[in-house]
Amino acid sequence: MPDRFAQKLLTWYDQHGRHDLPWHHNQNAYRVWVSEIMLQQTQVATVIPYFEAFMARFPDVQALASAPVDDVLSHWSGLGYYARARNIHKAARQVVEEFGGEFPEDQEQLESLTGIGRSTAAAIIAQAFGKRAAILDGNVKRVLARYHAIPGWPGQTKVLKQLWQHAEEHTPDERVRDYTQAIMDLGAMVCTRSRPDCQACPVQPGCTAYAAGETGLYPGSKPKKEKPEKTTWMLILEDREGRILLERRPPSGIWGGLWSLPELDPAYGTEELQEACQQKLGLDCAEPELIAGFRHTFSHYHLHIQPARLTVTGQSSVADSDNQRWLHRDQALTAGLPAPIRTLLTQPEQNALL
DNA sequence: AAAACGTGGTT
DNA sequence: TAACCAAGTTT
Repeated sequence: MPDRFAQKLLTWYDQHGRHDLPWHHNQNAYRVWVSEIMLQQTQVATVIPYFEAFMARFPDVQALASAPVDDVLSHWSGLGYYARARNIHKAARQVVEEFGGEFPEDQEQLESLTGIGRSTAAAIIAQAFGKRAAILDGNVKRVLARYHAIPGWPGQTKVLKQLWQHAEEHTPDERVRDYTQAIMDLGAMVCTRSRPDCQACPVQPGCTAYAAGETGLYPGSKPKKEKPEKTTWMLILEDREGRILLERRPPSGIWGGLWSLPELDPAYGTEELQEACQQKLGLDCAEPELIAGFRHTFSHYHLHIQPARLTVTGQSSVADSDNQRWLHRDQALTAGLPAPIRTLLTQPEQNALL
């Protein structure tokens, strides 16, 4: 029995879907891949300018593979989830070395590439190769959770398994490319998180949640947890030439691999800052000047950032290396900084804690 | 299995 | 103001 779900969706898509997003033009596996990675947990409007700039700088997988990772990171600066940038660079090299520069069309081989999971692999297969594969992103989860009234939070394995099951069932053999885009568009434009426009929905007649008047119950919400509060010193170390010291952050953890300001343990008191700079960095500094601290909220904790400005008085004993660089402000801003650090350096007053 | 991983928009 | 969360994957 043919699945009417897909047919109705496709008819709706022809009239109302989004047909000209940047990655729909000159569509190939590389462009689909880059867009899919950028779009992970990131809204379309946010991605568009990043996608355009990224494509201009890295037009194909060879260009990306042969670029320095710092170039990739700087193009990712402000997008968040920087593991994606490290992974996309690594995966580009995998494609060149293990697959001769051509993306494999096989789901399992695609998933062997760093940063490509089940849904992203399926998106590439469907969008770039036009072959049947089921995706399950946030939009599809919402549509299917409502259509089939699946209780529970999709983060639970049991719920996720059911959703994948339905995603597979609904995916048609024909027009997979359009279907994949259609179901995401439906979730983004009609079956929205709040106030879904059920009157405009092509699959409303079969929707279990709508029939019960309970679209608001699906998908189940994530259990909430307390966000821990953390604190750190952020040092704006300025030498006699007006340059600022940047440090590369560790490859894992928050802002992994990005350039940022040197941090110091919050256990140090204000009066111990000078000494700590001498001990940990070998830098002689004048009295620290505290500037407006602020709280930055991540998805899983709050971070109190307390910036301190210190002028380096002696000869700088820190030479440029792979992990430390002295840069003038303008250069520093092009280095690929985390968004809050960029704000701190450009408009420190904006963060002021009241 | 659950936590980690960012930022900006929406409510 | 702050919770909630978006074209998820990795550990």
